[in-house]
Amino acid sequence: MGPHPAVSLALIKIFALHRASATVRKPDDQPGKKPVTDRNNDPKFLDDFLSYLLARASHLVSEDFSATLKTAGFDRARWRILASLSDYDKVPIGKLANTVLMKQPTLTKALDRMEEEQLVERQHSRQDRRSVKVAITAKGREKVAELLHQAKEHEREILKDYSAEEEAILKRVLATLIERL
Amino acid sequence: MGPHPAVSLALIKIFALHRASATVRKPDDQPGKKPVTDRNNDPKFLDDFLSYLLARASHLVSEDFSATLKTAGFDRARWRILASLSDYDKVPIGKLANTVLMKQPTLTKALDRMEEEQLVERQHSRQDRRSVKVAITAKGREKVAELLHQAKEHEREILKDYSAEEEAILKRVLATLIERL
DNA sequence: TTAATATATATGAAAAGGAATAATTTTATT
DNA sequence: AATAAAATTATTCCTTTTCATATATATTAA
Repeated sequence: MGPHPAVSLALIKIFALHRASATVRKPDDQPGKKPVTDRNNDPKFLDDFLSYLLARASHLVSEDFSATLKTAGFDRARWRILASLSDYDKVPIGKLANTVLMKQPTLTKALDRMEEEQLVERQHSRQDRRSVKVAITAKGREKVAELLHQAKEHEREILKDYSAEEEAILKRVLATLIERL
Repeated sequence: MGPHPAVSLALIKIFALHRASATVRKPDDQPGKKPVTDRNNDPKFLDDFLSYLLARASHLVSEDFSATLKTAGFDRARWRILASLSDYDKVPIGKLANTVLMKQPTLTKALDRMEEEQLVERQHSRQDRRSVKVAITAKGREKVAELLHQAKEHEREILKDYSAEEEAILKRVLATLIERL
C-alpha cells in the first residue's frame, strides 16, 4: 500500500494557500454547485464519473501529442515502450507489459516489430532462462531523445496556466490513486 | 474555452482547509521532495509525466471494473456506449464517437453489433439525411441499469478515503483539463 | 443552376489486439 | 528426488480497430 491519500491531499492545502491571491473567478461561478446538465436539466452520468474523466483527459492529452509522434514516425505503443525503456537498462517483458499498459502477447508482438527496426533488443537472462529482458538500442535511444524533450514541452504547454505547485498537486493525486489500485 | 484553471484550483483551498485536521502523515513523508528514482537514484521520466499518470490511472481504474463488466456480458466499448446513450435521447454517430473516445469507423461497427443485439437502434434524421442518430433501446436500458449503479459503487470504493470535497476537487481539475484540450 | 467543397456515415483490406493455451523453466511440496 | 504448482514468454485463432476511401447529402461559390 502507498501513502494514505490524505498525505497527498495535504499538499493541496499547502500549495493552494500560496496560490489563492492569484485566483481568477468568473462572474457566474458557483464552485461545486453546477453539475453538468442538458437542455432538460438532467444531471449527466459520465460528466461526474471519475473513470470517464480520467479516460477522457488521458485520451485528449495523448491525442494532442500524437501529431508530434507521427512526424517522428512513431505510434503510441512504440513511443510508450521506448520512453519506458529509456528509464531503465533491461526490463523483463512481463514487467514492461505492466508498465506500458499492454497485455503481454500484445507487447511480445510489438517487440517483434521493434526488434526488426532495431529500436530494441531482447536479451536472454542467464539467471532465469524463462525470462527475456528488453533493452533499448543506441538507435532507439537516438530516435526517442528528441521526443522526450518534445513530450515535456507538450506537457508544459498543457499545464502552462498551472503553477508548479498545482502541477505537483495534480500529479501527486494521480500517483496516489495509482498506488492504491 | 472553459473556466480558467485557477477557478477549479481555487476549490483546493476551500476544501483542503476543511480536511486539514484529518490529515495523516507518515514518519518519513517529505511532501513534494522525493521524486521517484531507481537504484542509481536517477529520476524517472514516466513517473513525472502527466500523460502517463493519466493513462495509468485511467487504465487501472477501468481494468478494476472490467471484471464486473464481464460478469454482465459487456466489454468496455459496449459499456461506454450504453452509459453515454443512457444520458441522452438520440445522438449523432459522429458526436457519439467523440464522446466514447472512438474513431468513427470503429463506432459504426460496434453499433452494427449492438444493433443486432438490440441494445441500440439507429434513427435516420429527417432534417439532415446524412445524419444517423443512435438511441438506446428499452432492452439496452434495462441491461445497463444495474451496471450504472455498480459503476458508482466502484467509484465510491476507489474514492472511499477521499472526502466529498476532495473528490470534487479531483473531478473538477480533470474536467478543467478536458475543457482546455 | 452547376460546380466545387464540406460534412456524415459506411465499407474493405490490412494491422493490431485479446483470450486461451502451449512450451519451457523455476519453485514448492511430499 | 519426483511430482506438482507457478512463472515467463511465445503462439494460435479469432475479434476488433485503423487507415484510406467510398457513398450520399448538404452547403457554398461561381
